[in-house]
Amino acid sequence: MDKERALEILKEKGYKCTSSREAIIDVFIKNDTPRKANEILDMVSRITPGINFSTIYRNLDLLIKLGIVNKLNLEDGFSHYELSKGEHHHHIICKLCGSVKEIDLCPFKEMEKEKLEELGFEPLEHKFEIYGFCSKCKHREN
Amino acid sequence: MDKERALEILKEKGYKCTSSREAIIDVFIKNDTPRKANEILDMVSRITPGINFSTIYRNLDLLIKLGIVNKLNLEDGFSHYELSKGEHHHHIICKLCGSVKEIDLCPFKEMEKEKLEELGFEPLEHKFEIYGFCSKCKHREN
DNA sequence: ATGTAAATGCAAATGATTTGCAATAAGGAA
DNA sequence: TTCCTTATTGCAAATCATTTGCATTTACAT
Repeated sequence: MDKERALEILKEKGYKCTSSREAIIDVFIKNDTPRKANEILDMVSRITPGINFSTIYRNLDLLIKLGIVNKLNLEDGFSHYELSKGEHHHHIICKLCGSVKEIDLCPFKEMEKEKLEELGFEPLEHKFEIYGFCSKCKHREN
Repeated sequence: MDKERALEILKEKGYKCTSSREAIIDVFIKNDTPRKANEILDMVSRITPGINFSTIYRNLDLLIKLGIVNKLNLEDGFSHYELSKGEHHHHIICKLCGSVKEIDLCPFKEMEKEKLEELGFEPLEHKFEIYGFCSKCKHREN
């Protein structure tokens, strides 16, 4: 998802391309890693000073609804937001520094799905999160 | 995890076997599906009337720390708590009724882990959640 | 039975997120 | 460009799950 496409989607659906929205999208473009709402506020504030939390949240909700952004609920209890990628992916999360990285492997396709069928469950989406130590943190023992 | 084992762990680690703790464990034993804190309060209240939310939360945290209970952060934004099972498992979550069921298949062991190695990431735990329609909900279109 | 520390209840604090409402800005029409 | 309409924003207050401080109570070892 690039900026042009994001703005195009907004326009298509009848939403205005406001400076806040553009700033939020810019911040996502510059950040390849999922961010919390307060981090997004901080970064957007540098572009659009005075922007309010309610604007951030309202626009994040909108961008999620439009499929431009998606939201992760990680173990830390916060919502993390990232730009939607074309490619399906999952995440590895460091238990020490909290960093979140994408991995483009997906275990769902390799998985034996008979159990879901037995239960009559119709899968639509799935999340796979791996928690552990990232390369920077795995040698410091604390 | 059965009740005797849970109480044993409490004792071993020097925590008291209070009536609240016993009631919370009882509720978990009777419920094979993950529950939210307010549901746990409701159910425990029937056994121990007057029990307070802070007692629920404090004890859930303790039981988590002792490995008796574990906590899921699902897409609905709430924490869900379940009794720790010996067997490793994951969850299927219905997007309509919100029901959560365990599945005992794990895609991690089948997964090619080279990408994690490339990134120098040391995996410790992982979560796999499948969202979709459960057998009861998949035929009602709303 | 008693003493002591741990556990609980209560009420207030916290912190992320949401909402109502009045002021402002985007973007189409004149 | 200017004007108009409606969506969007800022602000402050409300929500709602969860946490915390403190005085009281309880578990359980002596």
